[in-house]
Amino acid sequence: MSETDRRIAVFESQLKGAGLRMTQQRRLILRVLAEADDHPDAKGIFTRAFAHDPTLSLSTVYRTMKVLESQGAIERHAFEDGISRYEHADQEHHDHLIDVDSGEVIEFSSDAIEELQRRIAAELGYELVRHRLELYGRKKQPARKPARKRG
Amino acid sequence: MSETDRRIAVFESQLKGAGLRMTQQRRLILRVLAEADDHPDAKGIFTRAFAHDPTLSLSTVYRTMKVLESQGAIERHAFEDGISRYEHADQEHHDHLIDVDSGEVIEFSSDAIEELQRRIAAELGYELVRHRLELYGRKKQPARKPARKRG
DNA sequence: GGCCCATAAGAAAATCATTCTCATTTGCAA
DNA sequence: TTGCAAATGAGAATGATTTTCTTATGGGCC
Ligand SMILES: [Mn+2]
Ligand SMILES: [Mn+2]
Ligand SMILES: [Zn+2]
Ligand SMILES: [Zn+2]
Repeated sequence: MSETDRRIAVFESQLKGAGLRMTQQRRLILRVLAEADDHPDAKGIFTRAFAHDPTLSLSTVYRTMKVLESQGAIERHAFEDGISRYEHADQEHHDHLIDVDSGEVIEFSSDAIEELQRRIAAELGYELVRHRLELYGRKKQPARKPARKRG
Repeated sequence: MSETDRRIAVFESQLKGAGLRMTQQRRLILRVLAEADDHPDAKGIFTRAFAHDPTLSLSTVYRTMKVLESQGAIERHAFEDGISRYEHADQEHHDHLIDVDSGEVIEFSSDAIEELQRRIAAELGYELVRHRLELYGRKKQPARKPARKRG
């Protein structure tokens, strides 16, 4: 069973467990999400799904994302442009670094920073419920010997 | 000279330095921003300013915020609801903790977490350009002796 | 396999923050 | 003062997302 199939099975059981129907559209969207290894927005998911079923509507994508989010099956992120982007929640918690030049999204996780956030909240008298951490960076050039001037 | 007046003077010199005009509307909006000790959105700024000049338009608030942001005079944040909120940049860098029950915004700063973010980016081969860090938390009840059951 | 009907889908209108357009006003340098 | 580029006010436009309304359908039950 492929990773994609396993994710779809998880999605389906989450829906079933909540007493929700497994429609053709949901099945298709689940497949798109399970196959995604990036952070597509609603339009991106719609485009990928529409290729398989040209009767699908964008409303259904939005509705399905809302259902899946409330089931905890996916995570929604809004980076700097404010547009909602989605990824399946079938993975350990991580945060994101966005390449400011290319827009590429790189995932990372750090126990140290997770712990530090909890501690900061605690010092302020709060229990940390969730957080948003996004790093925006520029690729470093690998250090190298300065080239000799030519000519 | 009050802190408010000093902030206004800074704002004005920033505008003048960029060759921009000091209009009545901008003067008013600068005052509202200088006096603010919270994180108002455009409508909030408009409401406060409108009380002093009922000819002001919301478009002008948005335009002015864009100008001020490009001058580095204010900072713009978009917390979970995606609405842009503003604060004057006349203060040291800090991040925010949002009380999930009351919506209250608490400012904090931590050299440790700033450094850790730089290090994480560096380990990924990136130079940190900026970041977004928001903690969402719930007020802790102060630990207390369990009350004896009454009656 | 059909039946029923609450749930879900499609299409299009509505919403809401923000930006843009354009006619009119105004800051400010000369 | 004058001239004019820059700025404003009012309202239209935009774009992501949600809602409305009518029609379609998943899936438990016979
Ligand atoms: Mn991710
Ligand atoms: Mn702040
Ligand atoms: Zn994290
Ligand atoms: Zn910070």
